[in-house]
Amino acid sequence: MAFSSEIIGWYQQYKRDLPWRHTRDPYVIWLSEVILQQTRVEQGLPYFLRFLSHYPDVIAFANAPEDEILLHWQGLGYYSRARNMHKAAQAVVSAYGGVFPTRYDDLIRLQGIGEYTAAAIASFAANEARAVVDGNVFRVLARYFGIDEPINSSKGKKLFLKLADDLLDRTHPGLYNQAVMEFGAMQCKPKNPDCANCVLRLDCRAFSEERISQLPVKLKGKASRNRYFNYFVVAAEGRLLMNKRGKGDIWENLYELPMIETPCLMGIHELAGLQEVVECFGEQADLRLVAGPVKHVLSHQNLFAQFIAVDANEGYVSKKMKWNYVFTKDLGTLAKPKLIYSFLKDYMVE
DNA sequence: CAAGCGTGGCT
DNA sequence: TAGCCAAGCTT
Repeated sequence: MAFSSEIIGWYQQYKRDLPWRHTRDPYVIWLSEVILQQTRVEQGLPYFLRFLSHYPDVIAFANAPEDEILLHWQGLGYYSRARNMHKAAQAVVSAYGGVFPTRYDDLIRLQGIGEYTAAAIASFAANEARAVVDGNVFRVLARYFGIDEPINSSKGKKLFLKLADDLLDRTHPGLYNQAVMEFGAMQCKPKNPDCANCVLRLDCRAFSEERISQLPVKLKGKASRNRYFNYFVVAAEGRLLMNKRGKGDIWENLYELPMIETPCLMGIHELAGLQEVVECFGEQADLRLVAGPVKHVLSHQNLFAQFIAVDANEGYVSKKMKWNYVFTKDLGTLAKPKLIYSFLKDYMVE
């Protein structure tokens, strides 16, 4: 009890004034929570405001085309969040008549809402007694109780979920949940936490044992792999050839330039000899490197991208490919990965 | 259930 | 610099 009252006391004094803290509308809370998954407040904030103004309610969200939602999401990353939100919004309209649910058991069934997000919405919107366990909570609990069980092991997750539920202030679940997360984000930070001025200093196991920098423990994942993307700039009559990415890889349903992936970095000459390149652009195609290789880092992949202008003879481009010409003035309407829109931004002004 | 999924800021 | 990590979810 001392734990929750200390944290709530700290929160009421030091909490940030954030727009989603002024509402109990589950739709608005859902918007903020999904946007903030694996995302910093400063990065997510403009997207939250943008989505709220474009889609003031869940019905407007559900009725929007996916391409438009992805366009507004452009640059935020983890695009499955946007696609899942669209599905969830449509489910809310069909199953709940457009009234966004607030019960954990209803929320957890919606696409893109997992244990954390369901607990957050249910506790913030309806004060349901569900403990949130996010990265902040893992860190605060691991340090305060001196737990060295890895937070990303199955055993560790179970342990922390149980502990978080035991600690939940059942008289003010919403307030308490907000408070622990804010405490983790502002006070008990991953690097250089401000232990000297911490209200939990005296009872913090990690602090007294000088283990702050070692907790929480996290198992390392697999190393990133390298990939080599060769993008082709094929222009004709004010238009540019574009490709919509499919399922089963990064950037699903986003748009990019026509691309051929190679197992290693290749020079222009080497690329020109590739059977795939010949099939796409013809024997006589003239290739010219215009940018790259550029390194683009994803969470589990290092991309090395080259951008190659193609003068295909007599406009020859294989019809087998499902690429489409897009008027350059319309490129802004397509959701593109950062790698692509930052290249195009530079390329177009030249 | 371990692996896959973006981007940006910090050390 | 290269790695870590930030209000996680899905398969």
